[in-house]
Amino acid sequence: MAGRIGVAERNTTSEEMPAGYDPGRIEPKWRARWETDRLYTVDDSSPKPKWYSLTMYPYPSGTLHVGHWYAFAVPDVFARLQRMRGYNVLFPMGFDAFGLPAENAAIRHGIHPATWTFDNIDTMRAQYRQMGAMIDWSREVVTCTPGYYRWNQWFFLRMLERGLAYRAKGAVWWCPNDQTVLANEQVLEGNTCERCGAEVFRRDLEQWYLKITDYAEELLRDTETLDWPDRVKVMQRNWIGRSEGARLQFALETSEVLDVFTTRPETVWGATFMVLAPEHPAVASLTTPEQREEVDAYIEAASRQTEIERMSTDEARPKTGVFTGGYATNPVTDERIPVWIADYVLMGYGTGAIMAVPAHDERDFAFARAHGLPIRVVIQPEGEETLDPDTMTHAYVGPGRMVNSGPIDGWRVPDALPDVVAWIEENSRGKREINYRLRDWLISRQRYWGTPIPVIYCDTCGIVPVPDDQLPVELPLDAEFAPTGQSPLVGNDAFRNVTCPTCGEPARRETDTMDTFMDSSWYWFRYTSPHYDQAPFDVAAAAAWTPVDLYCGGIEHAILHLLYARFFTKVCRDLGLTDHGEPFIRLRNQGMILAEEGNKMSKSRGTQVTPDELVRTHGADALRLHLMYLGPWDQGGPWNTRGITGMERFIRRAYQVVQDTREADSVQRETDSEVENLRRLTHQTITRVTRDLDGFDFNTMVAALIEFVNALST
RNA sequence: GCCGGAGUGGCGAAAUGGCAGACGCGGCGCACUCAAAAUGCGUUGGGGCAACCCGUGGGGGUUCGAAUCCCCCCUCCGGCACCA
Repeated sequence: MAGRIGVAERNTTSEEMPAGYDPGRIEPKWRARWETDRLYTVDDSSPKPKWYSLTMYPYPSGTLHVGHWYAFAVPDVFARLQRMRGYNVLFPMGFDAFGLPAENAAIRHGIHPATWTFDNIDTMRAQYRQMGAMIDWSREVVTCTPGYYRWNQWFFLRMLERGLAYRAKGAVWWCPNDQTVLANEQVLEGNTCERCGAEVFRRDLEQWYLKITDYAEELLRDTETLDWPDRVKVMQRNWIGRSEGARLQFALETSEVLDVFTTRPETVWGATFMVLAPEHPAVASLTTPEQREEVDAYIEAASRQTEIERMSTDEARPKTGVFTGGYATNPVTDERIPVWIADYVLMGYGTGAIMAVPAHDERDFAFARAHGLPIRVVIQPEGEETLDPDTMTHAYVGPGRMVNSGPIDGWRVPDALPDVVAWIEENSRGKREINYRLRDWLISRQRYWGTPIPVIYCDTCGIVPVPDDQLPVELPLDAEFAPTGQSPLVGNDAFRNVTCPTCGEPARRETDTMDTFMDSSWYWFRYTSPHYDQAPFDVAAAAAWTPVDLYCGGIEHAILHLLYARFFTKVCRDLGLTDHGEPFIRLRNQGMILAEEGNKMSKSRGTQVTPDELVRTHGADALRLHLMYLGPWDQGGPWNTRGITGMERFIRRAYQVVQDTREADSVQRETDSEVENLRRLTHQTITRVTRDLDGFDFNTMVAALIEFVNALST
């Protein structure tokens, strides 16, 4: 049993082992060999079980930095593990190539967005190849090509047929800098644009929406089945924002009816006034001539101040508002109650109107106190002093017995809540309702570099979908794309002026383009049959590969992309294109690699670290190991150039161990106990490496290998 | 304010109830060199000549035993934030 373990047999290989470790020679040699051998071209007909390992495709912004390597080279290690375990592994790559930065670069440098984009892709593709990852480049997907985006249009038309795409007028977020509307998901804290940081504001525009709210319940429920980081699931649940309650009707003296949503329907006997959002459509007709001036001034101030007020996180922000002069009737007490407007009521949630129950809601309490409105207690905490509206300093939000509430007096809440709702429904005062914070997805963009929305406006036929056989509606390359507030395609007559597909009369083409999140909402399906031209993807190929087994990417997509992708998958299922409703079984987020001084890497400040030079000086393998070794992968952290030499030393030592063994006398004897110890260590290392890789603990996995090599080389 | 996550050597970190600091960077010493770099070998939590003592944000508790579990507090990071 004497002799070196495992590696000794390699002595018989005829190939000459070079003198020292030289990554500059080894890496290009093997990359070329892998390519000629098509080692990483995935075979669809393989009998092996499949493993779909996906990493979020990059935006072609210019050149790669080490953050891109962190995102791609590390998951590549896991993909390789699965390959070694006998899986047929798909690890594809593409570019998320439509979007605003291309247009901005075009405007700044006077270069066409297409040129800028494809040049960047060429550069980045070459950089990616240095990684030595097992990417199957034959499946590359580039979303700004007609062969890809025509299927965005196809999806849009299918949704239009099913009522999942619709056009509506409403207050939408507008970015004055990017000159386009934004989805709710793209508006950040303080009402700033997700892309450029400019302050955004509301505009009334007619836009295209996708009805993601139809899937709200399912999107919420299915988070429970996902192997995703908890914080991502929590963020999605909060975003969807489900609340159970009831919808109640309050008759107005204008003979209109005002709907409110409430999570506390039992407190309706304590509703002493109502509050509408300043933008609420009923405000105009409700307002009496005497109050008109004050109301108009408040509405004006509210629309102007929204951004500033939003940013003030002051909890004790004063509850401003004005009386409209109008009255409503409380549906259970039949009392006449005043209707106010206030900016603490948001048009974007519920119905944009509330019944105010000051005794049992902190905000309503503050408002009532500020404006001298009546407070009526309807829940009395048990075993405590009787609540007195005149001396209360806070709303009472706890449990208790109903008082001053007619037929439900004495009921104990919240236990009796279901009975209260039943009473309300039986007596036709309202009905049970579940409300979501999630809004429909606004997809219209008044920009050039995106997928044209495939509809035509005809004076006689109305909105006419472009027939499938006329797809793709190609984005003309000769457009004037400088932003004007209208879609750049408005001025492109050749594009815009068409004949109606239905009646043949002159008509106008839609000139808005789609949100680029459309592109990324189904791209992983496309990788399974990237050249297929009968449908977005070959259903059989998709069935063989999807759902994605492991999806890696940044936490910044926790709600936007990941929610849209889940929505699209459910739509694909309902269209019969796939049989599952969740696209990504397992999700892992990498942390962010910061610049060496701890701030975000920035091209303009010159703190961006490019992999090319590091590959030249230390080799791709040392760089990959170093990225794995920086710390826990989901944590990220500041880049550290010095540490890479340690990984280089490690590789050299490993290389030396193998070389020494080759050169040593194959019958070199060692004591049985030494061999025994090495064998034990070998198996312990296998166990550690396997466990750590499965847990995505790449840093400790590398440590185990270093210890092993250290033991072998002493 | 609410919901998460974290706090350990000079630095990145490891250890999830059983010898704290594995592994790496950096430092120090030695070898090689005229010399330096690179490389290799050794050493490296703090204090002490030593035996030994101290040490995982702070305070308390559970336990034979706590970085790890429980309670209170402090700090940092992330998310949400007038959601009716």
